[in-house]
Amino acid sequence: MRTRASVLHLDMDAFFASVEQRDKPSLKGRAVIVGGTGGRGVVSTASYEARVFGVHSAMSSAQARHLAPNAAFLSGRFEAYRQSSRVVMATLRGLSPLVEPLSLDEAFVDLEQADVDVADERAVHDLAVRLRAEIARCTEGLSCSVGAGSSKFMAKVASELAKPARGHLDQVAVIAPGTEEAVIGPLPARAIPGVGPVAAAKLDKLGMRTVADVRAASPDELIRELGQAWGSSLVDLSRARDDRPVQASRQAKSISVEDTFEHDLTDRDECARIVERDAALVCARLQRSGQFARTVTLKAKMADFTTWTRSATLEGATDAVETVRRTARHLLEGLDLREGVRLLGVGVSNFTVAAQEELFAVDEAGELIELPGGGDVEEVVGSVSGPFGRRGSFDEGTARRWRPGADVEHDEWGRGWVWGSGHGVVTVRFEYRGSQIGRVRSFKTDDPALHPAAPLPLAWTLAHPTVEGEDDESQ
DNA sequence: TCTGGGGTCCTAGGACCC
DNA sequence: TCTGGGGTCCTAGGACCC
Repeated sequence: MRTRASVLHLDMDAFFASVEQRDKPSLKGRAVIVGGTGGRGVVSTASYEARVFGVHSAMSSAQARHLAPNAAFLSGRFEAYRQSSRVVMATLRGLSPLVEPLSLDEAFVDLEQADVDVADERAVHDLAVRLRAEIARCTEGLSCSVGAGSSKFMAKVASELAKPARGHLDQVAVIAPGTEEAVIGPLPARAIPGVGPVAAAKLDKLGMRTVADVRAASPDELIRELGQAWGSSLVDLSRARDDRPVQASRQAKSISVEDTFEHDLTDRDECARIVERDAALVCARLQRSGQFARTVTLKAKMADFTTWTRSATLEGATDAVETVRRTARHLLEGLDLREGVRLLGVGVSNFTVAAQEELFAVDEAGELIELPGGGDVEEVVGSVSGPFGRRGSFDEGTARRWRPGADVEHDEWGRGWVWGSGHGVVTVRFEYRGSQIGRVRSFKTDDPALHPAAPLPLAWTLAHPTVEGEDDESQ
């Protein structure tokens, strides 16, 4: 284990909600909830103003609405989040070449290769303070918490301690090497990476609630209760022994698309259409990634919440829609629909960089030609409705185009965002990042003067155009 | 107020081969 | 005729993470 504060962890504060507040002046200081807005949606991120009401991520949106009825509920603008994330990651790469993104809003940085004396705790602290200022500047106002310590575990604990309302006024925390065990001892066992609800419940049954309790337990007991691999790593982590290296982002190992329906499905033809559409969506992403997959997986979540998966591994790797679609449909035949499915999804994995020869033939001239069944994804059709409003009079096309929070542009009124829509009407607030709080106006959903728009670019983004293919596929 | 979507990793069992 | 052990690949399910 390192004896210096050489790992840094950065965590954006209420990331999605903060991007919305930044880009929508009327939402500054207000409760904002980003997540699924349908009947079966869950909260992705709640702003700090919304957290006051007890709203938190992973909670059902229905419950969040109950707790904070006056909050703004937005369905999310991932293009805007990716844009700000790119700026954050680029800033981190300016610190050190070794950056490990964990998601759009979190990353580890190896400071051993940074221009800072990692033996000097104060110097690391000051670097983190400057980093926060730089990120606020180039994201045009987003804030983050930064932690540093002698391992990934410690850096992450530190950034958690640095969160607003935890006492560190500058939102930076460095866990001094040598103090690790004392710092983590009082934390709940859930603070240990890999301890989730199930493991925490098991530990609780054994009378272990804090990290110190786990540390005091006999290794034999932990291994007996949690298995060999798990038990022993738990012993190490509870003693703050963690030598996991910071690793640059790795290649994705699977690609999948899934959706949850407003009502459980029992109709096989309807399921087949959804599976075919998902297969096409997955293939489009697979083709964009330049990879080929050998394994196709169909996933279903049943009405009772149990998951069912079936997979098939092909002789050769493919990125052909027809192959993936046929395989997924075949797997669907094994699914019992009688009790109803709430979710269906298609995934591909087992990647190779080249297709297998059986998919190709060589013509007389020696040229490689693709056999029937290959080919690009044709237009991903809208004949099948998405996860929302598959029954009743709800217009799914309208819901997709005018989702709450979406960027729009009106020929006469300019740039704004969708405040809400329904019954053939869409309401727009005409404001944008840096503008005054805007006015609200309503239009018919088919008003030809109203168009979906791309997020307003950041100054940084304009100065650093994206290189083709540089964008990762995460989240 | 019922519980998303995108992933990763681990385990356990069976088939198959040497 | 009965009996091994190890390694690899595949499948299904589940915990966990953000």
